[in-house]
Amino acid sequence: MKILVIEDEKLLADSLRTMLESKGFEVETAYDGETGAEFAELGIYDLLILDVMMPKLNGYQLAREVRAKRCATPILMLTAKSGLMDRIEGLNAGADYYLTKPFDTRELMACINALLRRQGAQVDVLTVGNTDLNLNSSTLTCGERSVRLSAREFDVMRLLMNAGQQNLSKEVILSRVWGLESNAVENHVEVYVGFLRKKLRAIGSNVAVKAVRGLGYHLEVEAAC
Amino acid sequence: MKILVIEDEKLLADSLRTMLESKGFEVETAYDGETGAEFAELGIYDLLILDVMMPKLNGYQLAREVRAKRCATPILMLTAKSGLMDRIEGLNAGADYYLTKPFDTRELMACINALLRRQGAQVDVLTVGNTDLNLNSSTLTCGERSVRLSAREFDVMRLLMNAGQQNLSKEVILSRVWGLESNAVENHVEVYVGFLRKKLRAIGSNVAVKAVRGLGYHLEVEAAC
DNA sequence: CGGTTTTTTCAGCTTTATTTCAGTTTTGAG
DNA sequence: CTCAAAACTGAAATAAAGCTGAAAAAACCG
Repeated sequence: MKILVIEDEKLLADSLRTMLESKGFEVETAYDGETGAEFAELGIYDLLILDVMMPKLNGYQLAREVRAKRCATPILMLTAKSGLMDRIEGLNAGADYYLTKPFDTRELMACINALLRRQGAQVDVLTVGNTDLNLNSSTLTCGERSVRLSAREFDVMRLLMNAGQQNLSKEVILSRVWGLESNAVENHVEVYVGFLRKKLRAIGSNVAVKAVRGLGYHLEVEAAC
Repeated sequence: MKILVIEDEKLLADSLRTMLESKGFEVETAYDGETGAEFAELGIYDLLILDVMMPKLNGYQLAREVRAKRCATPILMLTAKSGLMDRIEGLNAGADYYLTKPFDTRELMACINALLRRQGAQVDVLTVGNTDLNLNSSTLTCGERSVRLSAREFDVMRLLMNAGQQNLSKEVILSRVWGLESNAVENHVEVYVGFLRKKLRAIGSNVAVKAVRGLGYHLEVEAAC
């Protein structure tokens, strides 16, 4: 689970980082709004934690910008402002939760869990069409027939199943499966999509990985004949 | 959008109902926890609004039970208890948001919108006349008929739809779609306007791309005959 | 170590999008 | 009304995106 913390008070940002890392999250930090927005818009994080008062771009603006870019990452706004109108402003700007500083660590963790839970964190079977992906055994099942997925195949498939109708660009898939640092190229995604299609076919699934030229991939359930 | 309100104070429940209905939601109410759980587990609601203090089954228990039944409907907890531990308990029980009574109507609406926004694979669309442009799938839709746009077609169409009645010169379109650096020429715009017109016609849209000699293009909705 | 599976690489192929171009039509100033 | 500029169009050429099979490289595992 990747979390991006956008907070200009370095002290708080770093203590947040430490705390979250101790809970097993992967954390990145940005110390001003503009940088934060840039990272956030990559769409590779599972959660954004966002201060409202920041230099360059404040939290409200940042949330709006991120949402305008069609990035749906959950946003937890974290701020000293506690007025009613601030909360409303925050939520309307696209935040998913509003927490007032100073906050209690346990409450923060509860919020984070609530937000991630909604992301579909601890489900163990994903279903699309007539096909199940078992998250524990990395197995794709359709009726009686099953097939195991390799680690990469599994990552790509899970991403696609979670995305619903939304298109995932090869870039996004690359960054989320292979990581930003990796030198993987877009053909990797194409090859793995090929692998998945073959396996889906093999078990007689009615789910197809659809390519949309220039936009990316999404799953489609084929109509019965 | 269907909302289930579970609240034992009839007065509050009914005023909530009225308020939500006035905003266009379909609302059902349950006046105790057990009944509420029964309804909630149907999984047919887009949102549960839940009081904590209730006879038979309190809000925390209810939330846990609903979640245990693998029902993922978003839960907004609404309650007079405002202590830190109450909030944590609520979130950990499976709530998605915690709002303290008395609450402001605008804040409640902001929360509801935030929760539904996340829930709804509600796609973003631009609408002009009888025609929608789906920003996720780059699809132009008019009634039943749909057609996919290529990347460039989409860029041009979005630009036009955002511009309203304002004319966009070919130069402006070129620079915003093809970029300043590119060596695209004005005929490109003409060709793409041609593509768009053909597709608009194909789906029976009442939107036309109007050329204004020397000034550029804008959209116009044709009057019904 | 040797065999097996997974991942990466690559080149050629297919499909679709974009660009180019030449010729036609429309428009409005003079 | 005339004519040149502006706008439109269909077809062909080119470029880009996506697919695939085979093979090399790497990781895994007894």
